[in-house]
Amino acid sequence: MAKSELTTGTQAIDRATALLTDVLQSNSPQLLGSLARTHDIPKSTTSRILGALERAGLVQRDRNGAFLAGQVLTSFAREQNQDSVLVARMRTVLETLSDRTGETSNLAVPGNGFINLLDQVDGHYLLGATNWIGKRVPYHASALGKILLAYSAVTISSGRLERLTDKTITSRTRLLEELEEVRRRGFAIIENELEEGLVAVAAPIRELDGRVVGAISVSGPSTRLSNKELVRIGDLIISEIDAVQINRKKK
Amino acid sequence: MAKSELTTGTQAIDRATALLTDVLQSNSPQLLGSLARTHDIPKSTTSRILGALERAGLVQRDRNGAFLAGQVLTSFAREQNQDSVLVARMRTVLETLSDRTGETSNLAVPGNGFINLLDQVDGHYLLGATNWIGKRVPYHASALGKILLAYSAVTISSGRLERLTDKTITSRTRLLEELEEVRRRGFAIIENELEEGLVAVAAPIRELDGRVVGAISVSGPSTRLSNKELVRIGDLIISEIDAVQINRKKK
DNA sequence: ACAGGGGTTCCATATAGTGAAACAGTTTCG
DNA sequence: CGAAACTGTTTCACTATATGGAACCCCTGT
Repeated sequence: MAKSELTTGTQAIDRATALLTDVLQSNSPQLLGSLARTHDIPKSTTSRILGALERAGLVQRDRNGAFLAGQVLTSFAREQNQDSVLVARMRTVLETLSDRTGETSNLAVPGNGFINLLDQVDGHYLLGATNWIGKRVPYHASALGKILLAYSAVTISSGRLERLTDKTITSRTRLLEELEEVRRRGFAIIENELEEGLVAVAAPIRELDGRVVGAISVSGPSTRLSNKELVRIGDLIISEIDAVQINRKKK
Repeated sequence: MAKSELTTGTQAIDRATALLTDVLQSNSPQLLGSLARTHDIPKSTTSRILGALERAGLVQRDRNGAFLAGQVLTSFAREQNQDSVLVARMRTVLETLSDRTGETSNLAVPGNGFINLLDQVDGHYLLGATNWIGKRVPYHASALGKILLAYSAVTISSGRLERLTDKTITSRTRLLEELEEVRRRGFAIIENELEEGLVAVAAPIRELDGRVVGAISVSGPSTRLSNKELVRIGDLIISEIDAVQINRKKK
């Protein structure tokens, strides 16, 4: 039309996607007329496009006729973030890690004030981490939590940093330094910060776009896991997570 | 073309939405060729359409060039399910309920083995529920939990039903009957099943498509809340939730 | 070097999308 | 009330726009 610069060959689809994106990104339902106006598309055309999107279940109308995300997208959203998807995807990683190290491995995601432990695979040692699932583990004193903090999956809580052992990091500036170190290394380590004698190492789980959505850790007694050992395991966790990412390398 | 029956006037968009839906609903990334084949669209056209969707950020490619949900949709998914959205949307309901009843009201969503309490507004009585947020409340012994079970927001755990008081429902068949009753009434009640002297009533929060995603409860001491009173409050919760749903009634 | 697999670009063609205008409901307000 | 001012939908003549076969450009494996 008037403003065409380079022929895209997809005017209709471009308009449809623009409308759809708008509907998804605004938090309040959008009226057809308003959409038509902001996108500079005639009402008739807008009506036809939105009708098609509605038929496809990508948008739906509320009682006022205003548009919001449709069935297909809300159930997609549900699936996506359901923790079970992450658990399923990472199960083999936990199993491999526990198998290779003999220690307990855990999967966690951001939770409300505390990390949310979703899954655990125990190692073969008799002395090891007990069942953590459901436990209220604070961010600043766990390897998993440090990962989630370091990569901004959560923001540091405003309250006081609770002291759990005499090694626990309770100074905010000290914690920020530690997080910087975590980002530099790519994994996080705790030694006696959560509980005397307990050490752990954790690495991030990333989405395709780089966003960190969770973390995986291996933990055990300090008598078995030296710092050197933890570093080695840190790299192992990273490579194991990478191995199951959606996109495989060449060969 | 050949098979046209009724002229829709949106061939391009229909094709685009079909491809998009397919990409979203399959769990493994889809290759262009495969999509072209299953949808019976020439490769060239498929390429153009997917290119447009990619430009819009609705799909993206992994290292192999296979298509999966794009930026726009994953961040939409993220926003959608973030508990904070639900908390924000329901805050006024909790406030109204606590104001009208004088009792404590709570918001919960499904959690791992236990209900996940997200928000709480206290009533004006001195004797009342303490802070529940973070507490590990089981499904079968709470009003909130019964709602989540009754409307299949979670499935009944496989383990034993823990006895918390002598009123707690510990028989599976008895629980199923109770859930049937909950669905019939539209709200759930507990009386002394979680803790002696504690009673509560809860109702479901639904998405536009009817799916139950959470529940809201009002709870207090049995000495103040008769069964009759609980029923009245049950209806109140339902109407208050309804009042803030995205789609307002006419006037 | 080549066969076979991905995907993209070209371009003549006519189909499919377009939008002004007319139509059909609501709500508002004088 | 009835007219005015909103909504959104339907129609239809027109041509701009999407179409798809063929050519083309990677790769990777043999």
